[in-house]
Amino acid sequence: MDQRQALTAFGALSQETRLHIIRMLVVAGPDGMAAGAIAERAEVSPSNVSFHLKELERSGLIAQQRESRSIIYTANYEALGGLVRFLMEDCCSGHPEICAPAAEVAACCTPKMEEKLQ
Amino acid sequence: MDQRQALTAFGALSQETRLHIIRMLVVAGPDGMAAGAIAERAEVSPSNVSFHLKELERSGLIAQQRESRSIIYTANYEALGGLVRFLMEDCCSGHPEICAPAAEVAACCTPKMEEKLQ
DNA sequence: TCAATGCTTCAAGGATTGTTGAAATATGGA
DNA sequence: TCCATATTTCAACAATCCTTGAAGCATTGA
Repeated sequence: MDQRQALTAFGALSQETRLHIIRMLVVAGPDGMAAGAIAERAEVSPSNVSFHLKELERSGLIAQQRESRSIIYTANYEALGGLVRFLMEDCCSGHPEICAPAAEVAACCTPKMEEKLQ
Repeated sequence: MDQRQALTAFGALSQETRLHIIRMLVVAGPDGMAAGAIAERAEVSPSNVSFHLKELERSGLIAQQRESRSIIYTANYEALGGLVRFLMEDCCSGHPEICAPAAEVAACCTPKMEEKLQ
């Protein structure tokens, strides 16, 4: 993840509807969600959700694939991980004060680390 | 860090000049930098840097304090750490695929963790 | 082939954000 | 007090972003 990607990714996440969509897609996992289902759950119009989905796709944070009549969107975990990494490493220069809280979260959700930290 | 703060923080980081400023202030550390020095290093006009500094302050990512004729800006490490945490925990639901790369970075910059991971 | 479904694209307008240079404010020193 | 320095504020304008509804495209089933 280079700076240009990070800038557009931050821009993508700076909008309420889009942040909501990302959260839903992360939770939905690899199966993703159809555009219509996203619109319904986010309570926005089809054309509006389409606008935001395009923006999120342009930023690389999500991907789409057609499945019959539906278009399924999925979160790009790699890109999200890359953004976290950019924020910690490139933007924040790996400062311990900034990264320490991240370490706690990481420990809680990556099984191997949790073991080592016991 | 709640969602509202995170949204404005992402917005603050989605602009090239502001991202540049944050990086400089993180590196500068607790001493911070005067507005004029920031403008010079970022190669933007005083009034433009002032506009962006105000935006960054509004987002809580930096703080200001007057020092004689200068106004010194410093990075708010706590807010930056909070943002990393928000991105991993709230936005990404602590998904291991997303948080794993963050764990590596965290391990490199927090001495205690590095020990445990050897 | 026709109609229905699911979604996107487009154009228009409003809202927000970014840039610029001039004017205003605050501080410190002669 | 007067001037220089450091920075902000303001107004105007340009650029970008968001929302809306109508029209268009792709896919499926009758």
